[in-house]
Amino acid sequence: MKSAELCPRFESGMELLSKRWTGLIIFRLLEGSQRFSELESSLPISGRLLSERLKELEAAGIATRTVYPDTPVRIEYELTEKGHALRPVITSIREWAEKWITPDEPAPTKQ
Amino acid sequence: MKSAELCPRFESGMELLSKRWTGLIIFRLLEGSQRFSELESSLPISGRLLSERLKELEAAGIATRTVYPDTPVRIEYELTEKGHALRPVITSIREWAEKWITPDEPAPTKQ
DNA sequence: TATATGAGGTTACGAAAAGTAACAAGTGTA
DNA sequence: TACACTTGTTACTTTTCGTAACCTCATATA
Repeated sequence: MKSAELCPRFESGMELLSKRWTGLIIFRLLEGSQRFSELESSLPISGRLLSERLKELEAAGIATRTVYPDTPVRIEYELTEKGHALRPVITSIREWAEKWITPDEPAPTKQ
Repeated sequence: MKSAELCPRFESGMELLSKRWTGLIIFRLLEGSQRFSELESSLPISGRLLSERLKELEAAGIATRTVYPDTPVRIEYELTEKGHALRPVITSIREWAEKWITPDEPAPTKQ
């Protein structure tokens, strides 16, 4: 397994987006800020992984975490400018999927 | 973990693209048909996974596998129309990465 | 005949990541 | 005190990944 160079930035970006769930979380956050529980209930992802992914997105500068000391505490996740810049990516995936994925297509990668 | 509906086609497409290496393989194939060994040596992926991913791409109708009975045998992988339709996706990821990933950024998801 | 070489994989197995469920911290309410 | 609500975390099982060794088929060489 060699590490030949394509564009290292592209590779880095692709690695980010190609982690499971990351794309769907960003899709949700593009609709506006979301609470932890909103994301958890609107995506087929467990709390453990959601927590992990949100930390990664924060670390990558794509999302922010804001604590509102209501009762009970309310925490909102929101995209940064870098995160919002991913809208064209998500849009192009959605357009491709709408054209090329048939509605009854079986899950693509299970065998 | 509930499976709430966003667009099931988007979800399906995202699942495909968010498998590790799939994006980079498609990136390579967008440059033209490639042999197994070319892909293997130009990407940091092992033969085992490359074989697995190529089968998945074939099953999803994104790539084709053609055998040329030279000696030794030569096998070329090539994108289908559905595969070529992913060019805007790859392009938008590359554009985002070029603008927002700093060259010295550490690998995004390792902790 | 025996063996070597090259392409394109497959198998076996340990390591890492994902999935599941139960539990914990902080705060306020009955 | 007991309970509830949100946002996580811990412990444990299952699936996927990474590495290296091996296999198949066809020709080439000793």
